[in-house]
Amino acid sequence: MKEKSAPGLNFIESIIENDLKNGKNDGNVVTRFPPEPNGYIHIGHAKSICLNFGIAGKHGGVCNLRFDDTNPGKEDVEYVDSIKQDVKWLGFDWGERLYFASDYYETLYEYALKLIKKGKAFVCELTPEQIREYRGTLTEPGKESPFRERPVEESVELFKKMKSGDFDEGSHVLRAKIDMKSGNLNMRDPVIYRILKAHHHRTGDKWVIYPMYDFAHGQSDSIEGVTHSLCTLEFEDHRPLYDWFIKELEIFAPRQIEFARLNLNYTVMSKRKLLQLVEAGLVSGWDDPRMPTVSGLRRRGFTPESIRDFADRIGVAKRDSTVDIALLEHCVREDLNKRAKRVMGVLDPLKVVIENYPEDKEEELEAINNPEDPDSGTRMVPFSREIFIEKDDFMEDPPKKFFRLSPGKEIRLKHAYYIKCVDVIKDENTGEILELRCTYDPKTRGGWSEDGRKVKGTSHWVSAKHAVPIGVMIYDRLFTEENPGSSDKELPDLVNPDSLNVLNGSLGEPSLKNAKPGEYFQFLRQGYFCVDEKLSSSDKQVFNRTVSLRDSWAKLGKKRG
RNA sequence: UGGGGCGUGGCCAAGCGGAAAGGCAUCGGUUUUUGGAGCCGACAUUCGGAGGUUCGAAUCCUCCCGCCCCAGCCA
Repeated sequence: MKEKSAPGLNFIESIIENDLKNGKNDGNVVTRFPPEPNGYIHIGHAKSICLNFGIAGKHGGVCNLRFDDTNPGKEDVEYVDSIKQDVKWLGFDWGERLYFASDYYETLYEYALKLIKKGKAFVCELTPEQIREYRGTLTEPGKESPFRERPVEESVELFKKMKSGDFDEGSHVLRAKIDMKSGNLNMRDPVIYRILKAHHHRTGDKWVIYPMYDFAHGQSDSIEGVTHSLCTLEFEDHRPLYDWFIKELEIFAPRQIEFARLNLNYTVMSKRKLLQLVEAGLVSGWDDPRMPTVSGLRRRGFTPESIRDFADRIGVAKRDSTVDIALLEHCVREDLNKRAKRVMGVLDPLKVVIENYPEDKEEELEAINNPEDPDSGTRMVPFSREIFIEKDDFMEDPPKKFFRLSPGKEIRLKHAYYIKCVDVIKDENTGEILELRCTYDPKTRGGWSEDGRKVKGTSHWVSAKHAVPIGVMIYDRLFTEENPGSSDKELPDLVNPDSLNVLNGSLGEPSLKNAKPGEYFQFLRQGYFCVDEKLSSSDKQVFNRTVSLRDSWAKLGKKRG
């Protein structure tokens, strides 16, 4: 059915507003985020989290956090812990409503019994292979199991024996009795309980039979009173099954609404592939800053605000789509521009000696912390005769439109003085530029000139004797192909060999010594950085580059070829 | 040859019978002690295609084309 919507609402909100208007659920809105604890969550999950918690919040409802833990073999507390941490970090609060499908095992078992007694489920002794054969194909109907019409009492007995551990794994399953000829394969007498003699991370060894996801998810929603069950497109043809269970069980009926999952270019979103990256050592772990996992993004320096903003901007719809990673980058830049403290760090240092600056003179220059934030104040930065500037900020033989330093040219040192390059010292053999000799104009202290003389370029710098060595990690997209998920190549061959560039010779202004994890920085003219807690040590801070600044000079270079 | 979905600019996405919002990207200009940020402007005569209904269609109807999902005792 088509629902009218107010502008600015996505189609799901429109449906909910309509339900509210029609007085459904007594005006309540209950949603839930239902991860399986079998891996770390990624930005695609973040979309779902923002959607579910966002909608509940917007309509005066609540959102539960429920773990759909129905497959003990693949699940682990490590994952439930990381997921809880990530949801919290994203800024959402499930209050007291932390649930697990395993909380409902007893109820689900009773539900199954009810179905059997109604003649709507039966214990089947076909082998897994036989069940597959009997299922039919996409174009041919399936065949009914020979056990389908066995007496209700027999199924009840058998199911109880399954539960008490009398049978081996794979020997018996409980199946719903629906329609082997349905065009929807989910309705062809689906398995709803199987024997799994596995240790469960929460129920231990109490159970040897476990409900299938399809027999747990919808009922869990129902038990929790979830009014709107939001899930991804691939569950669209499971909906008739869920509705069937709800109807036969005569329990509260949530409304399921499906939306398209998030795809991002130059990365992968499938848990299987992310796991493969981790296990093959292609990345350092789930929280490698190149990973699209929430933990990876956090370590990379993304803010929760920027991720929520991103989720807002990509919208919610049913069409398969791939969002440009540039949008995510735009969201962090916008957020960090307002809040990141500006500091100076020289990634690839080139020594500069200011010949007319007194040998032992030192001075402290005032530097503004963030021009975008008037409340951020200033700090003092030491200056002396020998400094380092960025190697890229000098060219001996510059092309047109190069506004930086070159022989005879004058630039401004941010917060400091104008300097002019008077000599270039090179290695006699290699020709490599070792050092620049410059002069400064004492009348330009602070970076202003009284005579109104203009300089085109401004460079960042650090004082040689005051600078602190820092480690810098420069990241680039993890994959070389825009859509690695649909490539024929193997994952290892798709990984961008330049996705990680470790810089060891970088120097930072002294204040960086006290940089703390969780602080956001902008290294002037370069990008946004944060302290990597894992890589930093007491004697050397290591910074991750979250994202570069937009760079119109680099863009010109690309145009030039 | 079954069932379920989806097709609006390079990428997302509004639109719900009165005549193409917005964001990102891109390209100009302006401003600037970050070639950053900001500001201003440009960017679909057209909505997968073809017919039809209508005074009027991206919106309704018909047919066609394309893409995605489903044959786990995974979720």
